[in-house]
Amino acid sequence: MIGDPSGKSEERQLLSEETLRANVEGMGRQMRRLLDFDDAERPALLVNNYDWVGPFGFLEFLRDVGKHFPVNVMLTKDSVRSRLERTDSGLSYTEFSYMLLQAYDFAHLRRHHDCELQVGGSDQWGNITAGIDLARRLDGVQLYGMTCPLLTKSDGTKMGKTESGALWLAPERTSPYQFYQYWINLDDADVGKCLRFFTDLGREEIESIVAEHQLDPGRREAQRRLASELTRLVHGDEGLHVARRATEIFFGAEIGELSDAQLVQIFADVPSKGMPVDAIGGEGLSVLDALCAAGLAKSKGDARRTIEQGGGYVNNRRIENVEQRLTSADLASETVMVLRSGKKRYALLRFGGEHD
RNA sequence: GGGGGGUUUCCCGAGCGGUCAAAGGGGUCAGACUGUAAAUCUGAUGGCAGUGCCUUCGCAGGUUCGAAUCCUGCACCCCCCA
Repeated sequence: MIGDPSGKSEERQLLSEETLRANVEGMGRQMRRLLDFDDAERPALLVNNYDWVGPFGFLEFLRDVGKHFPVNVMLTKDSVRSRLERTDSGLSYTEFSYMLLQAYDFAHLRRHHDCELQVGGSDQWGNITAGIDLARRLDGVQLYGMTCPLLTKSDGTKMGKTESGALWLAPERTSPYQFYQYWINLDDADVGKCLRFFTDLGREEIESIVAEHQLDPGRREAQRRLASELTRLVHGDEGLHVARRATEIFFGAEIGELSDAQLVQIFADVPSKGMPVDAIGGEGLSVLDALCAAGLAKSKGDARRTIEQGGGYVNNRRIENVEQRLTSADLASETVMVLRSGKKRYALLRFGGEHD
């Protein structure tokens, strides 16, 4: 409900209690893939600090926790200072206090769960050390922190930003295919770093992958390996399988000799849309409408522009004419048509069956 | 409470009352080159229709033949003083 001021250039938006509950549950679902919550000895634990901070009275908090925080120290923390130095945005007391909450959380977790190490991105350094200080003052114990550098791409921009938004772990937001494609497309310069950061591969193996990649970067073996490892980690073998199959269909052999059986399997994983079958009967469907419906264009004007510049494709054949209409002759398989914008943005249109 | 500054199209940021759908940059999209890479170059970038129409410049009114540009009120943000 209260956010960390670090990194943000503006006061962050506060979320409602329900939204947060939902977010916490969502995180739990994703963490379950990566951590073992059922281990008999030391199961992973997901806790919500609302459970202990929520009931904490304001006065008690000020008395028991707040008094241990010298304001002059707080002011020197990067997260605070950077915000105060900006002239176009301020820092509310709420955000300023965030550090106290996170620090207290650490102390609380130590008391109740013997938690002694807090890890996080390097932007959390200030908050983590605040927690270490607090626990020492409060309980006389020594806690530890560990941070890792924030991951940025070689061009300085943040990782995980794709053309069409952010990269999500949740399959509903970023399908395994899209997730896989993100890593396949990664800059050469960033592959090694990502292999080290995100995979469990050993150092020698990574080094040999990178070395081989440098010999023949065009094969993008490093990217393939990275994409495979990560897709399996996040979406499991099944997700990886679908992602690969979709990739093979689109970037592999000719499109045209496909069957519904092949396409329908990947249908849900690729941006797609179902349409009534009579859309391609008679006159046929305008290519402009088709691109819009498939989500490859924001508007008809956008679709027109794409096609006029040579970026529109049906079944991997360039659309030459904006006036062109699509009929059943343009289907790639029994019911599915493969549309593409640019070199690598694919979408499917399925005719008949359910539509939306 | 007092004083000052601000709110422009995805973002930043220009913008003489008409020639402003609005400079410039970023981003994004597309093309060329390649390797589904980077860099570079080119084009595009409100909507619908193709030399026209419609909706945009915090919100609501007003002045004007005509406003993003002037006036009034409101909202929000920032800074300084108390």
